[in-house]
Amino acid sequence: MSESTPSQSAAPSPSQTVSIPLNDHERMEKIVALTKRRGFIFQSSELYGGINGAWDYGPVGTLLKRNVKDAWWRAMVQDREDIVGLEAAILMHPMVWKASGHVDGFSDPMIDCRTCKKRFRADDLEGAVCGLKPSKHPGKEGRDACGGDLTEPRNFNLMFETALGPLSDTSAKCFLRPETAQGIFVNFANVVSSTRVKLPFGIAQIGKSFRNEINPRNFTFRSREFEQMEMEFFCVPGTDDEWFQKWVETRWQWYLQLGLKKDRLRLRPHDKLAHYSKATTDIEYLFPFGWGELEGVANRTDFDLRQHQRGVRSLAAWQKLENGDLASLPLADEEAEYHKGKLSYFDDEKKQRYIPFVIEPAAGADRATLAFLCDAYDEDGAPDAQGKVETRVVLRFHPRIAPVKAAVLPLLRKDGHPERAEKLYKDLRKRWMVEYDESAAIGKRYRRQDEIGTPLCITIDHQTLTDGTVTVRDRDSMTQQRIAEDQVARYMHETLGLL
RNA sequence: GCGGGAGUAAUUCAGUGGUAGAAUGCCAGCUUCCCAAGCUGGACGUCGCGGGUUCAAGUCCCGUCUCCCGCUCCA
Repeated sequence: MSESTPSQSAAPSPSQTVSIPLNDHERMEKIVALTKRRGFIFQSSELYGGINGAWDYGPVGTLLKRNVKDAWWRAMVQDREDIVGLEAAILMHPMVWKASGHVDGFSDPMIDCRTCKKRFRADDLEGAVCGLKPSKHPGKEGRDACGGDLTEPRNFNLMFETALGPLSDTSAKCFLRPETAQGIFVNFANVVSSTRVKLPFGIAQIGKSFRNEINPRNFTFRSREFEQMEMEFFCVPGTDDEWFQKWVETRWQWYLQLGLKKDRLRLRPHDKLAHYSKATTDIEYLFPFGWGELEGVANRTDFDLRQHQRGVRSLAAWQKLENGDLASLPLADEEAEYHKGKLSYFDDEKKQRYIPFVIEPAAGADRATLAFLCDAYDEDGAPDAQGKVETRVVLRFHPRIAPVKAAVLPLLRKDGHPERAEKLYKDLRKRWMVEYDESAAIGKRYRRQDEIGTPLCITIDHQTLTDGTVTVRDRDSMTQQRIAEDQVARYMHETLGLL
């Protein structure tokens, strides 16, 4: 890199910038407004008044989310030799969800009380306690009834149903996947037989999932359509505890390395475990609206692979199912020799066949993207041309996830600056997402780039035309330095760590 | 699903039942040798949507949708 003397411009020094504290609610509203104003996130179908629990990513948000997913893929697949990728279909055989437990687990009818505002399971109304009168049972009639006004039982089925094929028919009912994980489990045998993977190894997948959330809330945090980054790590039974700890640590580090503030991250081990899980630890981020789960790391044991062996044995019964009611279908018992079944693994070293255990780090792509946005949002004071301190909005993204890596700006819109700048821009954009902007004053263009978190601004001025140097302005400190134009790519590579 | 608040330009917000407004942003041009400068011009609204009351509704009433907050829910 060519060293250069810092420019003697009017650029403020870092010590002049002071962060301005915001209360959480105000902060979240500003983030939501910024993401719309600058093209990160729009509400789905906004033109038609919006649709609950779905969001669209605009031009800048698409770049951000893509960078988040790329960073995950790079860390989980490209940089490792023990994990391979997969892209399973969203539509799967209905029996997948019977075997996984989703059909049964998601069909609990619920009853709300309009009087005491509590919610009860319909099948446990007798044992339930009224929210206002703890000695009484919810309801208007019967023994010890509290007199409350109850709603009819409602099914809270979290899976979206759809029909396979254009003709409506109960046997063609299928679901939009509520998690990508099952696509991995049902392809376990395919991956083992088509690649040279050996235990322990993982299968990673990024893709959309759908859940009929009862109450979408908190911007994109809880949506009905969302994207997951999931990996199922298959290991030898008995080594699962160790791998579980390793994955909690590995995934924790991933968020830190991409710049999330450590004091806004925490691990939360679960006390109450799901039926499939031996241990679960969530990685949570302190959003302006409170702590929220970014990722859950679970020890799923051998539950899923064993369940799918039972599922496959239940196919004949499914075909005879007349009402299409999967919940009423009993899943076939396990074979006595289940460990030698279809989804078992033959260990060449041990000369043994067994069902692997599975550690699952399951992250939300939209949640991670939102966390990076919230974490990056900052306001500081920057002096304007007259020296008066104005509020500056800046997204301090890690360069790896910043939507735009650099902006190329001609200082003036004449004297050959634009032509020279455009040449550099066209060169850089072959390698990175780079923007060109010649409109308005230079200060305004810097602030525009600050608002979408562009780490560097490269400015072409008169000196460029005489000695071939440009100024590089740093987003966070707003300081500038001069480097040779032909060293810009190298500079970006070295200072941003971009490849 | 319950309760509360809100919905007017891209954003933040004014708007007394009587012609739809401001600031910022955006676009074009001029100017400008580095931090939202200045000047000139411009585009942008079925006032979330649908009913009702009224001579007349952004404003009052009802319904609905969406967002935010608190509950609830989150195998």
